Amino acid sequence: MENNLRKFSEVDNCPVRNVLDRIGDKWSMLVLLVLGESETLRFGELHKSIGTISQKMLTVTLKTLEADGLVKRTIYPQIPPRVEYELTERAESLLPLIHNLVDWAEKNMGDIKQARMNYAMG
Amino acid sequence: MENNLRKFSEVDNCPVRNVLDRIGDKWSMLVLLVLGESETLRFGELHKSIGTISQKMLTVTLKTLEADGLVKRTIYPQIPPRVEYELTERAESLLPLIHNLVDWAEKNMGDIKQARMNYAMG
DNA sequence: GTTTATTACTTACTTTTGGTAAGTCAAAGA
DNA sequence: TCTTTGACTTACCAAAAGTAAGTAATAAAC
Repeated sequence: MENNLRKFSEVDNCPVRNVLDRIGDKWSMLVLLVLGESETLRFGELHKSIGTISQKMLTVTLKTLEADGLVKRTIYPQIPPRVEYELTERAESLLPLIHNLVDWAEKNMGDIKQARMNYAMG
Repeated sequence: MENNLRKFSEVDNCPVRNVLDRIGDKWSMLVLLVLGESETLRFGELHKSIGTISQKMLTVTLKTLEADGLVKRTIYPQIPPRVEYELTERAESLLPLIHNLVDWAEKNMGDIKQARMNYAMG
């Protein structure tokens, strides 16, 4: 089987780095957030819902999340195919922490933008 | 002034994407975590402490964090130079959330590794 | 008095990661 | 027979990150 997943092997022994590589990549948290808002979503629905992700990256992000046991993939043998994605319990336990980050962000984004503007002015 | 910072302009209007781009990049959370463990750290100390980050990426990560008002940079006019970094209050308010992620990771890393092995076996 | 060490970076170059657009597969409907 | 549909691959290109060497300014060592 070819390996379409992200590489993490270098950091096997560092728990912090391990986690941050997993959920701190470009798309994983966003996919988890969106999946957390519905019972199940099909590939195309996820794609539309996120909007800015490419099909390719959605594929590899979902595969990685599935491999980590954070997403469950159910395939219905139809043509055209129907594949549904949903969060696992493990992911449900992670979701509140991500929501906390989002809340923090919403609270602080204004100030951060201001800080960034000031910084840019020199 | 040349722009050595990360680009975020495309996602100005999406708070979620906005945050995740900011702290969900490859190094920011790790730098915040390490800085959170000391009052202040010099560039070289940070570099040694993180170990796997390149000087270049440490530079741009620190600059971005500084621009966002998450890190304070103090330069002492000596030769060789002495530059100290420390968290701002805003970053201190974010730190617990990152620690929560780390705790979750430490709790779940074993299961995740197992899941990943099973997945790889097919 | 020329070399070396020190620290916080830059710069040029290479590798890795992510994005874009087109293609594939298999059946059903026009 | 040709098109449509959905979930992907694939080939190709752009952007981000890693590597290694260089820079600057001074003091200490030889």
